[in-house]
Amino acid sequence: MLRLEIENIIKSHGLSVTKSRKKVLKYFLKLNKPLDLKTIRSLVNPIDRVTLFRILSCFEKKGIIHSIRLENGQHLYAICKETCRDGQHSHQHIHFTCESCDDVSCLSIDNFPNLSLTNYKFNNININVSGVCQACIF
Amino acid sequence: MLRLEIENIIKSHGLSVTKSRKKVLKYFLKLNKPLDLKTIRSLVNPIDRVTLFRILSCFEKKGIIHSIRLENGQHLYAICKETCRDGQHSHQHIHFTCESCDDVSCLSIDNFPNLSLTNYKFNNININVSGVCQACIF
DNA sequence: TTAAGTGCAAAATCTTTGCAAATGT
DNA sequence: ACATTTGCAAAGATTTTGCACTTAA
Repeated sequence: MLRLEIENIIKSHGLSVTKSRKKVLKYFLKLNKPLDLKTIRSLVNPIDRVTLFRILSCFEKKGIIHSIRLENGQHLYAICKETCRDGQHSHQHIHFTCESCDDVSCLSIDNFPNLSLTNYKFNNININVSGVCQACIF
Repeated sequence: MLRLEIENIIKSHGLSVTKSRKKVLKYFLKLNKPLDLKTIRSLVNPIDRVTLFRILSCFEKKGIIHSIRLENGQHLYAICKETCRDGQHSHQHIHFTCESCDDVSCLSIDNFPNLSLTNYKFNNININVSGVCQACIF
């Protein structure tokens, strides 16, 4: 029941359920991988560019999706798996870019590091890794 | 001998030494912290905006500086401490944003993680942390 | 001298704002 | 019915491109 799940996610984050929002969220759930604006646009066509910006920034603020900013300037969005509180994201996964196929994915790793430094308080840790993915390694 | 160090860095990365490049690099060495475009522009005034873009992207490609892209969209540049090969950056430090004073810095940490995942090859690990810095923690 | 770097104008993108019309509750 | 969301037009901001002029080696 994808439809119900979609509506539930939107509602449970305190947002009203609209056609556009459902459409956008549907693709995040369906594809379950980080998407850039161009890709999202082509999928949800013909939602207005500005509306899409607003939906994404609203989803992000509410903790439904999170932004991924890669060192090369790419800006992607991915669905939050953990329960991200309103405006406060916390992910125990890394963002991985394959240097061979350029695919970007959110990966769970067992040994997610617990960093620390004297006299500093670390709240949020965001890790971007590049390398070679499963599919390309052979 | 800052002047000599500057020229040496530029030369040793295979670039010709120009007034503008020296000026830009000078501030990176002097301030020794991540700088955004606006700050750099105001420091190196009156270097043309486009020229500055080209200098920065050239420095980055050659491994003199690296880009820091924060989750909030901020784009900063910082000098590379380690020897970054041409086009291939590798840093054993984290990028830290203080949630209280908004300062961004490159921090060395002892326990820099050695991540791995079966069937993946991890080449480059980039870590952005937000929290409270030394100065604001008290 | 000549290959590389700079400045300017202008294009291409990306992101935000204001407001009237449409939609959700 | 009322508050929220959407689409459109237009402004701002950021980044890139082309080309003539200048500078470093």
